[in-house]
Amino acid sequence: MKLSHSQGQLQSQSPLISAHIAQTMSLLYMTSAELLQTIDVELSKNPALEVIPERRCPMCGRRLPENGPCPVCSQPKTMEPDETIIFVSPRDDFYTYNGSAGSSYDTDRPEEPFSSENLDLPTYVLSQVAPELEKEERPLAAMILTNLDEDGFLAIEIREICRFHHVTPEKVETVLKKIMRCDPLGVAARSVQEALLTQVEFLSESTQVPEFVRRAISEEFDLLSKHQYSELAKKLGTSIQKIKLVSHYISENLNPFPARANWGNFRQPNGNTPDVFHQPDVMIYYLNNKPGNPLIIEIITPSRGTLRLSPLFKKALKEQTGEQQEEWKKDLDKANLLIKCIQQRNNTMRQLMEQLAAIQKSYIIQGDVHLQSLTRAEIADKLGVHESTISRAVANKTVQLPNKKIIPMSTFFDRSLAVRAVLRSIIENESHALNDTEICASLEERGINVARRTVAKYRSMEGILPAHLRKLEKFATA
DNA sequence: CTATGGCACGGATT
DNA sequence: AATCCGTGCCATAG
Repeated sequence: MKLSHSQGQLQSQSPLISAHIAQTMSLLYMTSAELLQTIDVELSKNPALEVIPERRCPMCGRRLPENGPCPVCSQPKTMEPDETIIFVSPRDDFYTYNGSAGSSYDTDRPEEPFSSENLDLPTYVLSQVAPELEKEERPLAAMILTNLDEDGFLAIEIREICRFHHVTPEKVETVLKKIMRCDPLGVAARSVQEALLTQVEFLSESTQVPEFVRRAISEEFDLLSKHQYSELAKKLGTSIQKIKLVSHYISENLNPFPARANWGNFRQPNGNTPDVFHQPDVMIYYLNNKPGNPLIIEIITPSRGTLRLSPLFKKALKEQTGEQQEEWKKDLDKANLLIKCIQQRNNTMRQLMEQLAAIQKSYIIQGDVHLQSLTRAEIADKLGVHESTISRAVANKTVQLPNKKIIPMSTFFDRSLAVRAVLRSIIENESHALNDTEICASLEERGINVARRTVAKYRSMEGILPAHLRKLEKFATA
């Protein structure tokens, strides 16, 4: 969609350069998943573009970049542990996880993000529910789990399961409920809405969920997904500010697409829920997944192989004449432009990640508390690009950290994350329920100066109850 | 009276 | 120019 917009400009008003800029900007703004779509569309209607099949590294099975050797295996053996390998990695397999039973990732790619448990999704889930299932429920569970789509949603109707196994819908629902409470929380839900609700349900058992979250999802999901906060506030009879908190909470703690995120992390005992998002645009992990090894940063550029101008098309172009040639020439230019723009996008993303990795390395390795304060403008300055370039490059993108959490890239610029992390630890270790003023003082001892009012805000962001309520909750039985 | 949440303002950031 | 964020002031609940 976005692309056709800039194409319009290309044809009419174009000095090529302005089209180039327009398209570069819009590409930069896209997430990897969106870019993949765009490329597919373009491939299907532009004969000048072609894909040459992927090449894989014989050592590690990783897809190779356009030219040159494998960015990981070709590194000298004597790398210092604090070095970082950073490269643009063309791949699309990552986005087409097939959840049906028996399928698995290529076995020659040991570092697949999802295979950390060496299980595929259905097996992984089944291993969790199995103990809770009655004998006659098992075939139902099996059928459900083998019919998940790539996002982890149930891809068949309940009645089909009923018909197949000759059972009542209630039976199926029961099993489904059990499954949805398994680790990618909300897996096998029938909609985003149902998945989110399941997660809220689960979280509210162990942690405090801000009010209106549940109602916003169950009653006004339309408005919520369209980010129509003012409207939403009106309908629920509350303020916009509250709704903002709600939306913040949802994006921080819930995951609309169960199967896309990291499994294995969601259930943590003390309500310390990791942020969960969908497919990452950048992956960061240790070489061979061994902590302490150099970091590897893969910037995912989606493609089903390497994109290039078709030599056959070029040849054919020369033999054409007149109008037809004009027509084809346009296609060729367009294709050429797209390729250039993608390269530029990759280049920008690489530079950006280089900076981020350098500055936020301790955050990446050691977690929230070590996040350095940083603004997009600073990065822009270092790279000598306009700040809006960085904004676009960061917007809507996600990064997978070595601990398998997937976070929005904007987290690298979050001014309050580190403080909130300290606040959390203060409250975890408190010996009596500290009120906001005391928390404020405690933070000050650690060299953090924030207003009492701000403490209250952070607290509610973290879904932590106020002191007088915590007193009851935490210390009641003691 | 104290602790907390709502609202609104201003400065920083995008 | 629009948005986000921290903060101060005030109302209110306990």
